[in-house]
Amino acid sequence: MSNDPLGFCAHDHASCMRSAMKAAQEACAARGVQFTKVRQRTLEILLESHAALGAYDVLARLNAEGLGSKPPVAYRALAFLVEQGFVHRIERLNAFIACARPGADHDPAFMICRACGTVAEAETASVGLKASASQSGFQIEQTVIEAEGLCPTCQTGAGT
Amino acid sequence: MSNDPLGFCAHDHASCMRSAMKAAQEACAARGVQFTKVRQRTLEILLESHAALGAYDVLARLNAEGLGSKPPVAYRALAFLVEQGFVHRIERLNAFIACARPGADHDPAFMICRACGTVAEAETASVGLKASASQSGFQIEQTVIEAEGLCPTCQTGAGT
DNA sequence: GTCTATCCTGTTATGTTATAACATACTTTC
DNA sequence: GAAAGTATGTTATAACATAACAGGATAGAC
Repeated sequence: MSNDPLGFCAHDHASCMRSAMKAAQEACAARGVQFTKVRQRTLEILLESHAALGAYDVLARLNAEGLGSKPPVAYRALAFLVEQGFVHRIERLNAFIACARPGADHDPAFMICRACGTVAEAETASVGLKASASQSGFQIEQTVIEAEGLCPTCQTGAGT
Repeated sequence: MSNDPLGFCAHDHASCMRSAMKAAQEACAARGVQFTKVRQRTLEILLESHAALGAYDVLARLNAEGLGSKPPVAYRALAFLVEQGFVHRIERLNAFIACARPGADHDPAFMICRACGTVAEAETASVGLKASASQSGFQIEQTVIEAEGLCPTCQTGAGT
């Protein structure tokens, strides 16, 4: 069960959020980095859905709460959260999503529903990439694995 | 040999370009689509290196040759070439690269050297993605597989 | 060969995503 | 409470991308 991609599955989202915030809180304390108001709120905003949000969407939310109105505020908070592994950037969408498994160091893979925008995170079932790479002597530092398509719900005709 | 990623390997680049142009030419004829001057030149520009070029880089080159100076000209040509499978978009870089194996319908994977910018194309050694996806009922339409790191040359300290 | 439909290109204008650079404020340490 | 380091606020602009419409080339019908 622990390896199911979240996002396409019903789950207790409130507890999902709470535990993610707690994990982030503790990780920051352990690492001696500041989990400031803007950073907390940015993470909460992303945790509220399993969809990816653009930096400017996040910024609009922050701004509505008086937490910053200029792009660098959002980009800095997002960069921090990505650095700490609490958030992933979805290259395909130029957008950000809360990590479904914070704490675990991992190479995530994403499934992006083009109809409803839901993004599910899975483990990189580590790709033949590694093999191809080492074969040619390439030293991988970071991977981007994103699949776009239709989630189970949207396949049934619910997708517009 | 035919499965080695190009880009990190020495090869006869002139013949590499010529055969790619010929393949594109023929594919367009076969499909009844027009391989116009702008499209040809755009593909040639991308074929000149195994690095990815931004749309505005391509545009600058086109403009220098009097082939169009406004963004839509470049974006349209690039969109056409991507549609026809002659060019791939590298999401990580917001940039474009000529396909190393035009003609073959494929899910490419890329290795991006962060030092020298060279991008090598490999086959998607078709990923555990497919497995994860079908397990959760997700229907994949398109994949983005990009690894960033250091190419063999740049690992040896040659990379600036 | 010329008409017509289609496709391609040119251009204006604007939208979206992202960062450099500098000023100010907070927090931690001593 | 002063110094050092870290975070935020703000201005300005860079980089990437597309909508919408006008004009020109091309290809197929006749």
